[in-house]
Amino acid sequence: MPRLQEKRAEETKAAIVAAAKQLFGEKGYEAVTMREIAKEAGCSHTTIYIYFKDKETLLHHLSVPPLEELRGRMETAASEPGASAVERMQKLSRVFIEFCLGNRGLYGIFFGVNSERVDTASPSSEINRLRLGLFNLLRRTLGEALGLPDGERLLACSRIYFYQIHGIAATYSHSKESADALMERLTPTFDEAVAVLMLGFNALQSNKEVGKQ
Amino acid sequence: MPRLQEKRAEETKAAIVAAAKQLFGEKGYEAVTMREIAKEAGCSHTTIYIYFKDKETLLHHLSVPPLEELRGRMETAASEPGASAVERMQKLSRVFIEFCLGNRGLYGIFFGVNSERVDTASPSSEINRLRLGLFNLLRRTLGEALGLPDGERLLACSRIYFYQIHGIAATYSHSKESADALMERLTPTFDEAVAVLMLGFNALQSNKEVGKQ
Amino acid sequence: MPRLQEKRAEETKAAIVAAAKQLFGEKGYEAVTMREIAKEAGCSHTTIYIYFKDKETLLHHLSVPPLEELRGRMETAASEPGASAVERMQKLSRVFIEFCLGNRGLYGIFFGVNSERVDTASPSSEINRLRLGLFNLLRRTLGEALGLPDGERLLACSRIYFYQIHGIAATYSHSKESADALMERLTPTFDEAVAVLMLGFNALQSNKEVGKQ
Amino acid sequence: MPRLQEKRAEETKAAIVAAAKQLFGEKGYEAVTMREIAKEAGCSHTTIYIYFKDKETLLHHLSVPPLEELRGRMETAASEPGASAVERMQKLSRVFIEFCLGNRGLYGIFFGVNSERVDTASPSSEINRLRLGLFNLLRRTLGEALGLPDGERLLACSRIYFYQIHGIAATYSHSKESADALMERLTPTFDEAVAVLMLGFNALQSNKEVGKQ
DNA sequence: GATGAATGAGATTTCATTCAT
DNA sequence: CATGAATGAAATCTCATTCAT
Repeated sequence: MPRLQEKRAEETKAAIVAAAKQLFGEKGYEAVTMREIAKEAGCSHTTIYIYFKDKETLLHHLSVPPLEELRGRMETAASEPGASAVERMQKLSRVFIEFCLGNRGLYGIFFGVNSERVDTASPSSEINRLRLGLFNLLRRTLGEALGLPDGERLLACSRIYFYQIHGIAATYSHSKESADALMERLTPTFDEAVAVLMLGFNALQSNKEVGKQ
Repeated sequence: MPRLQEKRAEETKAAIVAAAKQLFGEKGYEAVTMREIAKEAGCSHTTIYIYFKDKETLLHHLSVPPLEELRGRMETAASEPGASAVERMQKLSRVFIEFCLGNRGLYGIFFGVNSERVDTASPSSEINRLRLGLFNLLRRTLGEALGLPDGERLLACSRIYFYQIHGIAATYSHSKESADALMERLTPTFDEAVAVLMLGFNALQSNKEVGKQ
Repeated sequence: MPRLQEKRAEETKAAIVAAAKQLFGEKGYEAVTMREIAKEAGCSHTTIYIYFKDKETLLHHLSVPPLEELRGRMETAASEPGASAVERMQKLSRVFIEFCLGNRGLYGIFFGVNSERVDTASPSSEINRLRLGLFNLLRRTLGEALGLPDGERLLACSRIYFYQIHGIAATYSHSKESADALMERLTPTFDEAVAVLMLGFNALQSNKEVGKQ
Repeated sequence: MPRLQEKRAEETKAAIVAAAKQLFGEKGYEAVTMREIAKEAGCSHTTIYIYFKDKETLLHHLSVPPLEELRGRMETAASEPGASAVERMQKLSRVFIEFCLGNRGLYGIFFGVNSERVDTASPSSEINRLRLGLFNLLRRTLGEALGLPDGERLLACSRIYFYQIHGIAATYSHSKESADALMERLTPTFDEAVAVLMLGFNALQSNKEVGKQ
């Protein structure tokens, strides 16, 4: 019955991942040492190397599941039935923001705000693939919401939209308030931000069409 | 003649600050070593400790002048005569963004995107005062541009506006492209972002007024 | 049926020895890890410790059979019928050199070129006995070839002869070329080296005899 | 007066080099740690990194002066006036052997008996240049001694000659006896080895010439 | 005022080896 | 018999910082 050992191993690995996630999130990738992670995970620092080739690999293994979960939740939000375009975008944004605030420091790593070393070492790894996937989902959804076809126009709008939610996340990513507290306090503002953008996009559209005539 | 020495000292200090500013900006706070700064400044690394207690203190002394310069430039942009509301906001934003992209690594430190260590050490120091000043300037200018009085309404709009420009800065703050290249390539998008927001703010306003009637 | 287990055990042990031999030979003692050996042997690294107290013990158990095989081959070469004295010595040398080049890293260990740690641990163990045996075989053969009785004279000649072949082995023991390639390329030189020595020994002999007269 | 500091620095550097030379010689490159060297040199291990980029650089800086000294001594021996060909070669060999025995472990590193890592990392560094220079000196001297022109013939003889002295060095390179003791005890044998080779080379030459006729 | 010398603390990573199953 | 899990010791190297001049 090797099951018992297997279970122990998975527990240890999970403990390491959990510890690393928490610490990276709290203090940032570079500021956390392998020994700290090990102590938090309740094992020797060498044990980490059984499960992860090195610190960076640990970070990557750590990043993928949350990002995939985020994508799942964003897809759900994007395809919510019986919701207006604005509502869908608001839901999508809330999901994204909540995720970022719930993962704080990690967020900075995921979205390249931090740590050039990480980006340098894995220019086109799975994380980048996931990032791109999120952006595309966002663009697609926005295109539907605005009735815009793929193209430069939509790309520009998507960027602007992304700046907005990225800015929100960045703004609070180092706040001491909990994700929940922040969401409770600021969700109206976030929703309004989305509403403003959508109104602005539409208005711009109308202006241009008027200009054409 | 202590004047001569004083002058030399002042020069050395300035050289250190300049070197540190450049290097922190280029590579980020953690990635720069005291020896690098000293080499760039043309002095011994021990000399730095004559003027600054430690690396962190150096960083803080370093942050204030650029932020004050930024405020100056933003004030100029905000009070540009013969410019429409949107144009003024666009100019303001360009100034802010260009500053952030021109100072990269530093930007992250100024605006708390990075390195909680720094924040921890100076919870509400002069930097925070400056940050707040910038935000107020922005709010005032936006209030004038939108014809809105101080209050919750304007605060919310200001936040949304800040998210946007902060998001822009954050998005490109780790790009390999130079500030100039980025500005050249993306200024239209940035301007459009501002335009969209202004249109959105106004549209929202109209909606609400309509609702009131 | 403990036989079956015994056999399996024997096989595992043999696999370990074979793997260690190959890897030590290829990369040198220090550069090989227990895990590498285990992987090559197709077992867990802990299994090695069932059969061998530690890495060093493994090395020692490993050294004996090849050395005995070498002695066998050298004895065969030494007693080859219908060969001239020089030819016998050349064959003997080729056998020795080929063995050394075919075992590279191991050779250094066998003949104390490397790693005093090993020597320290077993100052006059079985390996030394074997080494001495080889040298005696060599001396005996050389004595016959030169028509010299045991004694200082023969001892000196044997040493000189040993230096030569040891020098050959040492020279190429870290070359990147394969044993086969080296043998093919350099056998003429090696043979000539032996021929030169034999000529020299004989000439020296003649000189001395002339001197005596 | 920075002279005092400068002197201290050179003393420290010299102490490091001396300690490293001794320890590398005694235990081999890989087996010696930077901390050991530092302790022996009477400084902190970080101090070493002030003077040498890394362990390998330390080794190289360490290797060059002895090798150059060796070349000098060999050149002197090679051009000794009023000495027969054999005597010159014997002197040359004694110089080489004495150097090797006096530098033991280091010898293995210089002549590639040890540590593939070292060779790999600096395939054509200054050390290799020096090695080649020694071999050429040896070949030239041997050519003069044998009256042989440059060419395959001389190259083969040089190789054989090199094997011999390399073999001598290798044989005793891990002996516990001091260089002096070994030289005293074995110089006659070493000289005889050279004499035998020279006799052999000449005899071979005669044989071939006879064969040609 | 300024500097070169020197250091201690600490980071990542590797490896031989033991323990529980 | 055999193994996966886990560890302690140790190695190289970096860096901010202090001390003596």
